[in-house]
Amino acid sequence: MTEDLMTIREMCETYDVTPRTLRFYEAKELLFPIREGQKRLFTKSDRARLKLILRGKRFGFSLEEIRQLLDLYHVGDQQMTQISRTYEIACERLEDMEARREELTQAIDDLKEQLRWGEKVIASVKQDKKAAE
Amino acid sequence: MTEDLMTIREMCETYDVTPRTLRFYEAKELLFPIREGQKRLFTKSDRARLKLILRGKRFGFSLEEIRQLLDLYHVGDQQMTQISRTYEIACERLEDMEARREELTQAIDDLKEQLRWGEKVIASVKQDKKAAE
DNA sequence: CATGTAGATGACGTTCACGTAATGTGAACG
DNA sequence: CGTTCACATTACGTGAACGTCATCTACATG
Repeated sequence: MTEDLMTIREMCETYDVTPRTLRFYEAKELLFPIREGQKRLFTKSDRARLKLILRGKRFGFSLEEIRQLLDLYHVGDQQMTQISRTYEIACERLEDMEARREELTQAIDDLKEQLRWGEKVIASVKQDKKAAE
Repeated sequence: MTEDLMTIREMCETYDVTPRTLRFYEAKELLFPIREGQKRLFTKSDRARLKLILRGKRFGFSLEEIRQLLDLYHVGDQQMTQISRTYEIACERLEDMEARREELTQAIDDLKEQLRWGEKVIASVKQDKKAAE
């Protein structure tokens, strides 16, 4: 068993973050490690949340936005008042993300076209070189 | 014709940014408006670059990363030395972006599943209410 | 017991991406 | 001709997201 609990150092090595970062996320109420005396112990839930935090960051979400998203993913953690309101917000978020993917797809296509153009240029440069020899 | 040149104010309204932002981007060498006396005039190229800047930001790229990407998109603007090197970098970037899209797709699927779960909860809550009446 | 070693707690520093005055300037308008 | 715009520059301010440093505990180890 992984003991289901990890020290701050283990977390840092596993997810490649600094202790400062984990304490910062706790202060911002993104993580809720339990305390054994002074020390923090990170649960499975904390690890799931951290993965989502890091993922969110890669897509340019602010920590505050991520905190709200986390609340959506972990409704079960709290009382389920206003679930349907939460549900609506989640639907909107989903639309955001699908729009983002659309845009990203567009960007990828653009870049691919640019690359095809680049290939042609490279080819013609090689051609010129050959002709010049 | 749109005259192909836009004032800073027109740019701001078109792309919903502040003058400060455009000047900042110029200082960071992301944009290169031409000068008529003191005033900046933004070209078609500047507008294309700005669109890419705003898009990049939405995906969590830093301005410095975006600057490098812009250099890839606008090879034609400069001399074409080291085109093949540029081509390689662009290929790597493309892989980055496709990986990002994969991740985003995964996130979307996760959220969708969460939503289906939420629907079930809502349905059962409604059921409980009905039973309690 | 001295000495690490791992972690905790402030508190201040830093970088990025702009915001926000304060001040200046050239063209246009009444 | 004074004033109002629209734009410019210079410089300092700001919030987010940590980094860094000093200091303090608790525990293990030779």
